[in-house]
Amino acid sequence: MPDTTAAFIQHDHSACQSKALAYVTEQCAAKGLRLTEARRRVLEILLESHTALGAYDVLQRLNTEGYSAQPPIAYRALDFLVEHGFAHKVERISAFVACHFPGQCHAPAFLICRSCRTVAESRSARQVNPLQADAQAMKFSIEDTNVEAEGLCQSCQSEQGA
Amino acid sequence: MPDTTAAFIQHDHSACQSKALAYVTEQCAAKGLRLTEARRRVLEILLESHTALGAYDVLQRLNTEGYSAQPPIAYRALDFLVEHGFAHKVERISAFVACHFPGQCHAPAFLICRSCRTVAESRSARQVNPLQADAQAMKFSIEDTNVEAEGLCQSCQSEQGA
DNA sequence: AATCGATATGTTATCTTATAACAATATCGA
DNA sequence: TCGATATTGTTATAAGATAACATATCGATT
Repeated sequence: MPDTTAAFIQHDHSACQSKALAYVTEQCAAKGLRLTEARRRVLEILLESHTALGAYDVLQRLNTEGYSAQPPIAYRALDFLVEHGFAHKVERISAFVACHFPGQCHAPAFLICRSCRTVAESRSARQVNPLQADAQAMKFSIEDTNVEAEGLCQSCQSEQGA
Repeated sequence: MPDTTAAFIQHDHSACQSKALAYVTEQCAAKGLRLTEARRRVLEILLESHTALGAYDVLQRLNTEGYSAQPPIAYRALDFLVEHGFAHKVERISAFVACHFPGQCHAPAFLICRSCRTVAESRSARQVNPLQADAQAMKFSIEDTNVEAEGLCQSCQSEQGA
């Protein structure tokens, strides 16, 4: 599965984390964006796994770490990360994942397991926007795209699915 | 724009409506599905335009027609329509539109105007699922797909957009 | 170093979207 | 007509998201 993140297979996840965190840190420095405490913590929380987290999941994590926070704290940090392509919102499940192809993401595409909520980002699917042709024909200007497929990952199929 | 619904151009909308309603009626009869009063009314409301409606918009319409209803009434009818492919949920805006290619829809694709909320369903984009290859490679079984692009339609661009 | 504008955070309250739970009713085949 | 199944009615509440405004921080400029 060369064109997809390792979400559904065993891999060295600490490499995923450190690579993404380093990239974001570097990008923020380069572009004059402020990777504040709250934003960095939220990114780190998202990077802990390939599971999509709801805004309130993130919030709860912040709170259990002694960072007493209300919903806007989480949403603002998530909005920042999404706005700059460091994270994505998975619309179908109203949840967020860290971006695993930072810097290359224009139209992310996801495989979402409805059982374990693991989300794999597809590199190949992201290359082509299937709506582009129609959009041009009707002079519709696309600003943002989401391509999402929900189903069962191999491991959850084995367990008969949920 | 041959491969897209007429959502963003002038057209005989009453033909859209009657065609879709006739098709759904026929399909329900053929498959033994019950197109009850509530379900038919909700479909008719969605068919009135190519604008996506939230569940609570639909609910309000039902109520102004003297059909006193609570949220589950609207959600159940919408769920029925979506489940059988007679309507779609537009995830990005948590709203619903009637299907304009009934019977051919496996992976609908939408162009969503963020200003007027008009939604055009693309036929061509629907043919190919860009995630299929990756899904097969990692033995992920896709059950449902959504492809959505948000932006500005031509007419809202002219008005400088919102 | 003090000031100022811009950006980010803290906090309260509220809004929107969606569903759980259970009782009551309608439908359809045996 | 009975009984199983599907649908509706109703109340309550869960889950997701944002408006509004006060406070604090950052970073450039004097």
